[in-house]
Amino acid sequence: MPTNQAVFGSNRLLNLVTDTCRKGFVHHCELVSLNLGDVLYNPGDFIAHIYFPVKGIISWEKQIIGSPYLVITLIGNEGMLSIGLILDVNISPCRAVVRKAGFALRIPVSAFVHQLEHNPPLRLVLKNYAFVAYSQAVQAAACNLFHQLENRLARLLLMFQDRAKSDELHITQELLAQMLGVRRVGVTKAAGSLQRQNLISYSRGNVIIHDTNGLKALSCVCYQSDKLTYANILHTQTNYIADVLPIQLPI
Amino acid sequence: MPTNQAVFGSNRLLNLVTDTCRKGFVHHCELVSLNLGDVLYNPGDFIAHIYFPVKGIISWEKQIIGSPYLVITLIGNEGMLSIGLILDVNISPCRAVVRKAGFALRIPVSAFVHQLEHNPPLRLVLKNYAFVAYSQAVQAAACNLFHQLENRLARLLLMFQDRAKSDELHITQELLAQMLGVRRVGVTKAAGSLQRQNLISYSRGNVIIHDTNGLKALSCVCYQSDKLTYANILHTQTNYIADVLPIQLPI
DNA sequence: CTTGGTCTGTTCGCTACCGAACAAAGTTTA
DNA sequence: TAAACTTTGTTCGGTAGCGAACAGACCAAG
Repeated sequence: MPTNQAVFGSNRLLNLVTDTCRKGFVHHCELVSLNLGDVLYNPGDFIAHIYFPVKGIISWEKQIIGSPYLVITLIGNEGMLSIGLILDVNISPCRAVVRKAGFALRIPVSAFVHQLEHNPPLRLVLKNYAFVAYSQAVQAAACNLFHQLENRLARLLLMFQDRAKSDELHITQELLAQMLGVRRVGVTKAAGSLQRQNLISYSRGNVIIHDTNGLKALSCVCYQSDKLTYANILHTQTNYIADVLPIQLPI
Repeated sequence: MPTNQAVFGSNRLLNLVTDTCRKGFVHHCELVSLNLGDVLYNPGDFIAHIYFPVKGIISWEKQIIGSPYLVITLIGNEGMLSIGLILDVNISPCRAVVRKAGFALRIPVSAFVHQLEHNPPLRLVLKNYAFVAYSQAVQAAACNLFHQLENRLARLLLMFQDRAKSDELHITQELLAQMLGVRRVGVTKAAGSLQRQNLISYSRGNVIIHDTNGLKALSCVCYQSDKLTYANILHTQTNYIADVLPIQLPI
């Protein structure tokens, strides 16, 4: 397990504020490991801790009665969870499950709320991130209605790739099906199609992405759209902060 | 056109704060009419005004490239739009179209931001409302994937009924189809089914709801779910405010 | 090596919705 | 009254994904 110091600056949201701001915040955080399958929140849970992943992937899943869970988004070190507290609500609307092991900076709600109040640059970043999360939920609503499984699968794989920072994903078709809200058979067909197009290959829970650009071309526009939203909103923000507090920009 | 005074207290969100808080806020508002078909925002627009409907219905619609617009939610006097500014983002992610004429209290962004900063009880309510909007977008994402047209139509009609405060809705099947993101033929079939079950009747753009409870039974759980979310989050909130600032609760 | 478990492939009939096209009924305008 | 338009009804073939069931391939443990 790395130290707080070692992961300092490994979460892209926290990176958007000055070293000083970030230092004050991270001081209240504890570094915890994210183990595959860990459930960080269940729907309706009162939230005790806020997580800023530095490595690993968490899926953010909605369940409606009578239907299986469905992934709304994946969260890696570009994000945090959950946004509720930013809006003064300490109930989780979704389930959060670790889908790739890693680490996260974890802060208790009380300290988080205090930081929100006394750390304006961080508050700004997090509010903006909450907006991004909202936009992506709206995007998902339309995507789920209009786009076909093969394209949605391509999108999901790309989202995994981005957050895993690797072309090799450890994930079965069964799990992909659950996340996409479809049957495993559907994923077998779609994944078979992707493989025949030489975009990916897979066997027994190991997916290898061979042609990222090909996947992008096949994925629905929602993939690029979500990335653009993130970049636009949080980059604009970075510039804004730069005006107020002269900081060196992160990578 | 009624006066500011006459509609004072006609928006349920503004009603959640004390008379004093509300008065200070409404003082900066202008009462504007919402005419059928008016487009208040287009996606990507910079936001100049924030709206608090007191009468009428606005649809909040997402478009993704290559697909038609799709309604994410309807907004009446229980809500406001858009939530972006609450998160310090003044870009609209969606289109907002007046679907039933009425009135709204409109406030310029500058005044709104100032109020947010200096009116903590209102800020709290609006942040909570933003959370509700987020939860409902997440709900819509799952609903659009899992639920069938007939159930989604029933839900949409109930949402109209609630906000119109009337059993008679002026809306064609063509428009319903656009809002649901399906073909008009699909709505004809679904609406025909509802009519055969004596839940509604309609002719040439006039829908009459005969059996609200029947519609509720047929609508997907998302209808009740959304209402519960709204009630829980904003009611909890009301109590919370009551602890801080002793106020008389609204209806 | 065998057994049992996990993962992937395939098939069957079925349903919801699609796109396109046209018909019929009601409403407004001339 | 006739013509133009809007709204609703119906039909056609096609497709994406459903539920259920089973077969084969691969892996790990005994």
